Amino acid sequence: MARVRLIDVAELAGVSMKTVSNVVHNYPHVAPALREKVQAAIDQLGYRPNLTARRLATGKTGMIALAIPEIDHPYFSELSRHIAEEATRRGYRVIIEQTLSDPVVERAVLSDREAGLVDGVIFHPVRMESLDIAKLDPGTPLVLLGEAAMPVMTDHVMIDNVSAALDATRHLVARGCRRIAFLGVIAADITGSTNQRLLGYQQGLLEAGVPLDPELVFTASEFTAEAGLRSVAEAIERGVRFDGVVCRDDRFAIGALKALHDSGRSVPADVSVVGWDNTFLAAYTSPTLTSVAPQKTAIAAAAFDLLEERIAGYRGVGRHMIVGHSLEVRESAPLAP
Amino acid sequence: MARVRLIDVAELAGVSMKTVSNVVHNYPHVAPALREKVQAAIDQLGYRPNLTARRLATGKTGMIALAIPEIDHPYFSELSRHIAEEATRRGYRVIIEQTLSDPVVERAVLSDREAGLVDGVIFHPVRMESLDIAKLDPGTPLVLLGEAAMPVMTDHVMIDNVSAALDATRHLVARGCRRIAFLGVIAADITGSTNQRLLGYQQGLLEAGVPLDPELVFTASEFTAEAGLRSVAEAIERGVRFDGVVCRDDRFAIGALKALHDSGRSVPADVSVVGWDNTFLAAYTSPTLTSVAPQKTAIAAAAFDLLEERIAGYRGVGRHMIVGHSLEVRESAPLAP
DNA sequence: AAACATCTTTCCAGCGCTGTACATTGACGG
DNA sequence: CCGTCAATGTACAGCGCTGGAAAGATGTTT
Repeated sequence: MARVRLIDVAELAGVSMKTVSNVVHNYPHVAPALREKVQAAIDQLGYRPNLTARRLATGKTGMIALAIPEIDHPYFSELSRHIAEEATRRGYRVIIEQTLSDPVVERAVLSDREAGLVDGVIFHPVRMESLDIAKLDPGTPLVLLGEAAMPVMTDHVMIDNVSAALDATRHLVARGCRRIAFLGVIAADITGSTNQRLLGYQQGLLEAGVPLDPELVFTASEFTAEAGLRSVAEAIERGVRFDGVVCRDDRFAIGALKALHDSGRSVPADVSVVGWDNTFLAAYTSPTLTSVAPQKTAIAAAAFDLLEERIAGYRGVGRHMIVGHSLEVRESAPLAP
Repeated sequence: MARVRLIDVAELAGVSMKTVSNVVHNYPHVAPALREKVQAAIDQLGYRPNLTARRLATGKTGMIALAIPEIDHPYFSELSRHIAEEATRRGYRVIIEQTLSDPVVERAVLSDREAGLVDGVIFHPVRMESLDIAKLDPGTPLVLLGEAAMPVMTDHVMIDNVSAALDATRHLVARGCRRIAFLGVIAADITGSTNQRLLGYQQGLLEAGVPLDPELVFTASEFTAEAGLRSVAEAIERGVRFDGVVCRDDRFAIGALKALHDSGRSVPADVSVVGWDNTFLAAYTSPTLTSVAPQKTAIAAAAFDLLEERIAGYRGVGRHMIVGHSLEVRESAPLAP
């Protein structure tokens, strides 16, 4: 069980360590005969390079950290998958840090007491603000996701939330909806994302000549389907009339569907519903859910593009990449007839 | 931006590297005055220990790998969360490996060409069999999850699938169901888990004196809600009568709910449905889903218990831990009146 | 055949940190 | 006042690997 080292292989093959290293790395200028002999020694001993030592010597870890609020939130688990696959494609391993949206943990992600663990960090902040991030930025290559924070010097990937919310609203308007609600403002804590989506929603209404009605902005107590359900149920109870809902995310939309169903309203006949994130949930609700679909694959690819440039040494000002989105139309708000 | 090293701190503080190291590690026997001086130097320079170097020196990585089929499958994303939290609690970081149920990738997880990356591996195999695993076991501490494989020498954590399936079936029997179907056999590929669940289902029927009817074992083409939907829809079309379904997992159950809804059947009035895994989906279907609930927290804790013993040097025969489960009763199969 | 170019292989100094062995100091009992 | 012991601090040899310089081997050109 004693670990086999490079030098053991070298001795068995009767060559220098470096030659063995060259074989392991497929360095081109190794004579075929030698290469074979060395390979035989490697196989015979079952040699595996020690990654830690390699890292210390090269200064590269081949790992990146992905810091997200919750690994089991459908949007983030799907995003993680894309990031993981892109990482594999590019030869990185991923270590996952769950922040639980806790500002303390988020801060720890950046100001971590250790270094040399990863080559870079992809971070989807929720609570930290631009200033915080700018202050703590430890110099490790960093790419931010989402809309919560976008410090000037840091790279950043997001979709155009305003225009996506506008698309969603237009879609409902085109279906003939005139009393369109927005579900997802969290009392006393409007995040950047929500704000932008709300903006797009309002633009959509203006554009359609529909007056804004504050009563139609439904606030929820927290980011859960349950809270979305309660919010919509209460609105119904208050007697608020509406024929469409743009939801801040799919979870809220699921809550909304349930509340509407419970109150005997039919979706989409009485009320059309649009979700956000196009998580796989959307395909399995009844009715299935029309949802704003960020291009997750593109987000992953863009994040890595930026990150790898940083890793390669880019030190300039932050680049802000806008990734595409679409509206995935399903039963809860089908195309206008 | 040049990295600050231990020796830089040592020079500034006018002490040896080792003393600085002792301060960093809170080694007790350091005179308070010195400790303060060193700490000041650390703060002044913004020193962060280089983890890679530390690892090379100590031989411990403080990381474990979690190898699962799909990170965005609800069961696995929830499990990952528990593993991640348990890891944090115990001072480990987690690197996630997605096998995509690909036998080649699964094999790579074990026979990985590199070493020294992690202290241990928690692995939920799908395709690899016990023999495979036994052969490839590289000596890295390893704990297996699930029922697919359980080589004699390897530690293993699972729930009692037979008894859980029995519980689910009994629950349906108690509701008065007599034509109970089982959904989730994958054609030409009965996995260990499915097999055990099927067994428990059959035991439940026997116990209730209900004859087994092969027609009631619904096979699906793959592990997706869509496939579950098709399987149930076809059964309905064929004229198969049934008043209960035990599903191999929540995804199939979601498909089943949809198929039943589409065919105009009411759940649970006409057909009762039980899912498996108790993923958060179960709480948001309509009707909500009764589901077998493995104790995921306990699984994570048990896996780490075993793994840490292995890491600490245990070399004995494999321990096989059975973790508890329960039946989370919701609307799709409420308690018998 | 000398001079040079090109390909192979070896040598060895680190990468940054920790464990071990050893040196120093001061306190204290006899 | 010295020897002893415990508490502190230091020196330095690795951990296993890679990069770059330099040496050696082979082939080419004139």
